[in-house]
Amino acid sequence: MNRAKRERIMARLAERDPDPTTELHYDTPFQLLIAVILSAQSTDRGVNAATAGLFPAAPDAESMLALGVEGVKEYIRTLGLFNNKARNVIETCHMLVERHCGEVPRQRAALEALPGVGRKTANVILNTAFGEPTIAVDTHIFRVANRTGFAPGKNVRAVEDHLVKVMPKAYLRHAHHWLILHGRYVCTARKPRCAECRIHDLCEYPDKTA
DNA sequence: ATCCCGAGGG
DNA sequence: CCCTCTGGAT
Repeated sequence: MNRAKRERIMARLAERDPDPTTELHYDTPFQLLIAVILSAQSTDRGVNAATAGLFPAAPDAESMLALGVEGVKEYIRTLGLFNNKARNVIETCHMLVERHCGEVPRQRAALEALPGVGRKTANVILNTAFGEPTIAVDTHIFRVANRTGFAPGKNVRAVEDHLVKVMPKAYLRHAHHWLILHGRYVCTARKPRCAECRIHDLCEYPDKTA
């Protein structure tokens, strides 16, 4: 795919939602960090349902530690992988308090050192909490990048590098959310809504519904 | 490559 | 039933 076509694709995705953001509910960088840790292999709706109970009970790292692993589990049992997530949430809070004064660090290395935080989660925090031009490649963006031909790659890291390399700079800051929202609501995994897609004419995926 | 693992959709 | 959902650690 050439640069001009990528420009047109991003212009159309931006047109639909000029100022996109996450659909996860949060008030502070700390809450965003916890919500993103919980979001692994789960829907944002499910995460919001869980944090609606969790955050009032534990709005910051210190109060989360007071809940403990079993306490956190009570709120997130409706999410998949909840045993791992509860353990990681508490371990992450320990590290935030001991090494970062209870705050969320702004450095990638410090973020990725937190249990349950890998490159994807770190990229979301850097972009959404701190405004950096990172692109977190999740299941949606991996699919959209490959399916459309915008930035194909064999694994998530290859797709991320490809996206950062070819993304028009004007769109880099919000590219993550434009792509993810398109993947979530239009370019869905099972039955993509090609008939309703605003970049249908620019996409390299053969429309099975046509 | 494999395990972790609940809820919703088709 | 099977697949998917803003993955990470081993």
